[in-house]
Amino acid sequence: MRLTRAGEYGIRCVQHLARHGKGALVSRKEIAVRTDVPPHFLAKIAQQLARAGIIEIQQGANGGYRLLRDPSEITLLAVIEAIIGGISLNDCVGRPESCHNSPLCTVHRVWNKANRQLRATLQEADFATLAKEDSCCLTPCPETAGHNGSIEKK
Amino acid sequence: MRLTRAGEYGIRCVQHLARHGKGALVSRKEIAVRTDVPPHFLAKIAQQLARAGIIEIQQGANGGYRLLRDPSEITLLAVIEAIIGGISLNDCVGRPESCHNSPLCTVHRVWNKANRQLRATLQEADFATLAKEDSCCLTPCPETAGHNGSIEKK
DNA sequence: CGATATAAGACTAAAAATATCTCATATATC
DNA sequence: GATATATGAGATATTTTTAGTCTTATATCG
Ligand code: SF4
Ligand code: SF4
Repeated sequence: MRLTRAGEYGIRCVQHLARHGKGALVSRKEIAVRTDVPPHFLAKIAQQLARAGIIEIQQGANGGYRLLRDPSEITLLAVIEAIIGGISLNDCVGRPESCHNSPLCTVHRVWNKANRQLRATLQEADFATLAKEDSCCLTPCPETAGHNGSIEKK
Repeated sequence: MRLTRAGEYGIRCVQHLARHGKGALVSRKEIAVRTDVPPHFLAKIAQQLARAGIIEIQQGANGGYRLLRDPSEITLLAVIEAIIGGISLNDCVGRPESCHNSPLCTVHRVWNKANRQLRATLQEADFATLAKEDSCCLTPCPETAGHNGSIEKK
């Protein structure tokens, strides 16, 4: 009944990328350091995000990751499900056939309802909105600065 | 992000007991067979339910388990949390100190909200209501019969 | 080409879930 | 009270999942 570490890391990764905006290239190393995720682990997670069409991976020297969509178009739900697969609070939610009683089971219906609610809540949260208030970035991020009270640029 | 087997089994156990009503003694073996739970595993789960004050265990010959409260007073949430501990969708929900960023983190707030909703939904579901419509019992249960279309008793 | 950075998947280690076993304890019945 | 029966409680074993690392291959820059 908890998010896996990979899922949490995936969110941090997208959140960090979102601070740089759509299309900006950020190296794996920078993301790993800033979000406190083991670099090799991040690589695996990034692959899943890429397969889901959320980020693009650029190989080679000076490579890195970039967001393919605008932060406002990316929801928490999309990121989580890209990494841990479909959310289902109980086995019988995702695979009703796993319990032959599911067609009759009233508990099953409660789980279905709870699952729908959970997904809805996670879908409401997009990364543009999340970034507005503050961020999940674990250490201050110079590139994105300017939110330290005074606007210095220009 | 899923209910453990133990949690699911605990729910089945309470649901079966609920069909017999508050205070009725049902043997561990019967519950195990009817709900398709390994008997020894059920024993461990029952201990947790007993510690939580949901059931009472009677030892000795012709022993078994009985509900301490009325089914209408027992919620899904209570049973689940008795067995798998407090529900928390992400580590930082249950233990905010596990991530030093939680006071600032907007994602954290989404998790908190989702967690509250989930708990609320599970708390709304009590076993009296759940039993009204149909049941989770995996095999027909003679003692509780009478819902097979015709009323035969008397 | 050579240096750098990621790809992709194999591999390992650790943790958690699931189930079982053993010995102890309580109760009914004789 | 003795015996049979049924559960208590914790230890143990097995399996599955999670978390993290490592190795070899590939892409890009200069
Ligand atoms: S008994 Fe009901 S809640 Fe439990 S697994 Fe089967 S369908 Fe789902
Ligand atoms: S970064 Fe935010 S969501 Fe992630 S663990 Fe920390 S507080 Fe929770």
